[in-house]
Amino acid sequence: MSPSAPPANKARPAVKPKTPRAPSAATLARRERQMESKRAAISEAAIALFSQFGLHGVSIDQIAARADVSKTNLLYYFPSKEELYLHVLKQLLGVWLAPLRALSVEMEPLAAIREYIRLKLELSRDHPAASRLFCLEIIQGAPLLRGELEHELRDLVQEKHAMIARWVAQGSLAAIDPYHLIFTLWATTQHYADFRVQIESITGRTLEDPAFFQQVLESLQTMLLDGIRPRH
Amino acid sequence: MSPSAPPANKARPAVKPKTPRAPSAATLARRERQMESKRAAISEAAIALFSQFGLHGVSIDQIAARADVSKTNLLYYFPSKEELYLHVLKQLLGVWLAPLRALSVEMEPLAAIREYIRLKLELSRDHPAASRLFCLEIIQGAPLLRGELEHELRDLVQEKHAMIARWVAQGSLAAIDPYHLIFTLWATTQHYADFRVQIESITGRTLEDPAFFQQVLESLQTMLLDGIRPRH
DNA sequence: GTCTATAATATGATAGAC
DNA sequence: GTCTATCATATTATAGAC
Repeated sequence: MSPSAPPANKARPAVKPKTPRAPSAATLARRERQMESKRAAISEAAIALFSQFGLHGVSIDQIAARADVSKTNLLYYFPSKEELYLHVLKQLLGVWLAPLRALSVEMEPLAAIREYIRLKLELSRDHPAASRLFCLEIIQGAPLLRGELEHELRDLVQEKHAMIARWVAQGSLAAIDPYHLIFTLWATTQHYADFRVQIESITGRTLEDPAFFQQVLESLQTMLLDGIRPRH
Repeated sequence: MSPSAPPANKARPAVKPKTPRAPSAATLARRERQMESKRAAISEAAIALFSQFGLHGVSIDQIAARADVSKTNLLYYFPSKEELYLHVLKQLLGVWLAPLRALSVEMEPLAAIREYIRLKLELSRDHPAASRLFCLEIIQGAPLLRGELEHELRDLVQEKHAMIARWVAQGSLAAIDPYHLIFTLWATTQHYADFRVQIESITGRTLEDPAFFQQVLESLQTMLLDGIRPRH
């Protein structure tokens, strides 16, 4: 932590380096990094706990303990519990939407959707907490995310809807409703993150198991792509 | 409430029918019915609120207010908040599993699955709160339902898994993994209940709209059945 | 920036009169 | 069975020393 100091010690020794004057630029930069890393640690703890127990199911104290800071200290970095919740939620929305943004008109339709399923399933494997937190928020009526839903998400989906509709029109896809295709892709891929304990209770396996991941991926790709492949 | 009494009045008039002796059988039966209906009212309020805000997002007071009883009175009918939560959860598990139980080996495979999709989507339309409450519980790791998951649900799914596997073996279905077919059917149908606000933000419509319901039903049946129809 | 102390409140649950 | 206190506790957030 401080230069040439003994290993991090919560109860600081009485004698500490006196720097009552202007701190150097290097010191300021170090402090900045320290604060950022602390904010990140708090965010991470918050994601893990909020995603499992919801906003009201967790206390600031529990988050602080998990992030290894004091409750008061946490409130120094985030003004309130709700602000922290909102912070992590917004942070995750981008991640969650990335695969859809990447769905490009440049690719061959079936290949693009095949790839989308893979990306979304990887997200369910690598960021299950993000998926669950998002799911919790939506279930509760998205009181804090409604604005984003009705603008960013809506616009993005509308754009992709038009793209898929063109694919259908030109005969590259069967005559399906683009909205319901998108919802089906979301639902099936997220299910493996959100309902993880159920999946595990039934099959005894999770996406973290590479063989199971592959099996899920191929099953979804087969079922869903065969369902939208154009009929000749 | 009581026979030939003035309209329900919280502050009862000082003069009330004196029945200090043994109540008649009819009176007892009426009381019984009254208690049952009150329990039902509390359950209903609890489902509505728990399904939106989760166990910790709602206070006993709020549930009592919605059921139009006092907090103390609620605690007379249910010994604690957790017991009430557990009560509604178990009550809903049966409803939620009914369509899967009905999936019968008697029917022609594709028709049976087509019918299952309809039943499950009707459930999402008619009991969205049940679906959401169940989803909340699973997301949180099903602390109170884990037992049921690992026995009733597991056994039921295993039974249906075997049935679907036979269909595949005899060539009535494409070569898909029965587990992932079941998960896909669950995920897609429940999505319209659990993510209702998202669906509504994007499309402006819900399952309560009959035309939209029909459109969802046909889209799902088309996409999913085409994906599992045997290839010749 | 981090801490201790504490205010302010909400909430689950119980006791006891009627 | 229903009500009016009331207890006990948990929890968010702030004040102020260092």
